[in-house]
Amino acid sequence: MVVVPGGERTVVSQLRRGVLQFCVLAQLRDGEKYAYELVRELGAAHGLATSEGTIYPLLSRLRKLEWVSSSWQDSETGPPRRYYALTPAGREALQSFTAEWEPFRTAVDTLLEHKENHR
Amino acid sequence: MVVVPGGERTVVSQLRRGVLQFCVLAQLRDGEKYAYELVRELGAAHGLATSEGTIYPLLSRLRKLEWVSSSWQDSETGPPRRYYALTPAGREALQSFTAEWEPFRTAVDTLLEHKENHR
DNA sequence: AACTACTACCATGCGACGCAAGATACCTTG
DNA sequence: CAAGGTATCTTGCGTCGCATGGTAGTAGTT
Repeated sequence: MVVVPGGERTVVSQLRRGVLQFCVLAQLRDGEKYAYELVRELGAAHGLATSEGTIYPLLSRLRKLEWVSSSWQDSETGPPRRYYALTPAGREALQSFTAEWEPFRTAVDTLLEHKENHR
Repeated sequence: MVVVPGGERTVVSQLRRGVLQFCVLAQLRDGEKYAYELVRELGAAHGLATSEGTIYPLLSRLRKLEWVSSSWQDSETGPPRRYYALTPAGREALQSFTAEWEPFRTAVDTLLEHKENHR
């Protein structure tokens, strides 16, 4: 099988850059979740589907930033799970991202819109 | 002076990843432009401001992909300019990006929206 | 017990891209 | 001539999403 190192180089995978971590924070907004669960949920959102090779390093970064905290809990149906929860700092980060995302998205939308303003 | 190599590591600079090249294509949609001009125009759009160290490698990639063509033209007020124009392939790429961007943006927006659906 | 499969955790290595910094050269103004 | 704006381009670097592969617990089957 042909293997392409360096990850999938699609347009959408580039779009996820920088956005994904805040999507995860948003996922944790309403309660703690574990990594596998986050991956499954993102898989349902169009354009946000990712894999464990992405999510674990990402969560490790978020822990280091202290935007999330984590706690181990046993599962009755499988191996133990590490649950992640938003910290106050994480909540702030999410809020400030949202404030940056909106004008950015609008700027891109505006540029992409085809305007027929010829004279 | 303290120098931080690796570029500015802000949230927005990560957001520009993968988007910028298509913004440039969009800028060229209505006629040819030169690099310096593109940088100035992007500087006006919130969140899309970039620098020459970004734009020249980017344009070089677009040339290699044959999404743009270029031609030198003398300026009456300064050094000669390299003008860039969209190729048919570039126009297609822009269109297909737009088709990917819209659901992506919507997915992020949906996640970021705070929904008060408790019970 | 051995096996398969699913769940769930994690680490390694890599390529792509946006950026800072700096180099070169043209033109105009003082 | 020096200074400043215009306009081109190169080099080196850090970040992050991904493919790949490894470990271990639980459950069902043979």
